[in-house]
Amino acid sequence: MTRPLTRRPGRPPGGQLDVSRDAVLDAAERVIARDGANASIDAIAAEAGVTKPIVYDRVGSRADVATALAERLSERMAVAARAALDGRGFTRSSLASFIEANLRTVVDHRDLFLYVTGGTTDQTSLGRLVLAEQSTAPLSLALVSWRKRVGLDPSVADSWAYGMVGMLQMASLWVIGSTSADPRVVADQLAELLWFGLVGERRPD
Amino acid sequence: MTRPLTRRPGRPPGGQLDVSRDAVLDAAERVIARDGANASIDAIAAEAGVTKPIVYDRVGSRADVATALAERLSERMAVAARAALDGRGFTRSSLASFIEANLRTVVDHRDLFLYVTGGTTDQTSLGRLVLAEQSTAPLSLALVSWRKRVGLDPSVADSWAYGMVGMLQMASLWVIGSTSADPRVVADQLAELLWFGLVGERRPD
DNA sequence: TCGGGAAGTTACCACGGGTAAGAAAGAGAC
DNA sequence: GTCTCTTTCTTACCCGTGGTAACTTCCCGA
Repeated sequence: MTRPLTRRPGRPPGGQLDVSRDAVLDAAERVIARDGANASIDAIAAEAGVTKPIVYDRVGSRADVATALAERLSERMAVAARAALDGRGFTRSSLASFIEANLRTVVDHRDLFLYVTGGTTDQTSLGRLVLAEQSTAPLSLALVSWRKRVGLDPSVADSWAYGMVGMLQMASLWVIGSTSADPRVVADQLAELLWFGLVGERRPD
Repeated sequence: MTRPLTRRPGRPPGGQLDVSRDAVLDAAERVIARDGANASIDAIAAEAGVTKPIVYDRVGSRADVATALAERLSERMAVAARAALDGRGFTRSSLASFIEANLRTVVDHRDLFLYVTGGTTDQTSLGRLVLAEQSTAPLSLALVSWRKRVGLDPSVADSWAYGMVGMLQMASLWVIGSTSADPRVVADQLAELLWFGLVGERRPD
């Protein structure tokens, strides 16, 4: 809303509008961070200083916006996870750090996470699976190569990847909504479960 | 839509309308099963043979409808799980049966699951957490009593319960949307992960 | 100088959740 | 038996949101 209120229709002067796809997505993130997960396309357009059809031209439908933001969020989660691991091997401790990094990233982008995972009913499954598959695909690959290396059946990779991502998403949702759930503790406990299993004996890594 | 098309306003003759809350919810389930997860309140009302305000009187808002249906679905999942376990002890095999029963119940109620988990953005977290907490609460209790019995720290119960439920929900979503994912196989693989952990050695139960 | 395409804006439509206002039926009072 | 008041339901509406059509202006090239 930086523009004058009274405008006449038609193409405005000044050459092509300097609003890129990324600028629209930046605006979307700002609106979501400021006003919460129920952000409308109108609000995003206003924040970007453009009108609604521009958003549709630069990004696409609301589902496309959510998908693009899901890509951003999952990329950020991957970056945080890599930083947390920092070349450490695959141990129980590094697994906990990985989970904690993911949880903290979601906490830091609370409403973005809710926007991305909480699509309209139309494409609900799609909305959640987009964020999921951004994470499951590399995770599945990593699982396959690791299982092959240690001589175990790699066919479990897909199930495990989806399962672990689902576990992370639900834990994120819980941590977001609960005051008593501490990301560090939750991450440690989930790592315990994933590493040793329900009945596995605890042993130092 | 069993009623005549031309009606005049006002209270219709014949005493109080014989439409219970459960009847409305039954209608909602029929509409969802027939037309998919994007079912409107109008459609539900029409299916129940009433008008929209009746739905609001008997059940409540759309979020309330979703919550009520989530209770039904989780109850059905619990029944299926109990039947699958059938008094067996807590073993890897029974865990796989438990998971498979859950997956099959979701597959059998595909659109109901999507309707329940895919609330409007407003109350998204709530929508998913409702179904989740119906399952996490008893699961958490079971985990606490079991961990105490075998002399392990019971404080992990909440994290584990949310994690496992999230794992189940994501796996359900995946199984629903994928043609290649077989509930039996997926359940077995997830049980493997939960029972032995990522690095646990496989051993017969 | 003058089309014609490019680029945006306004205005609109459809639809869904939710509610207010009003109309008929029924129950009770006199 | 009639009159009024309450209950119970319907119609009709409001509002916000996603998505698009129509139209208006600018600019570039002939």
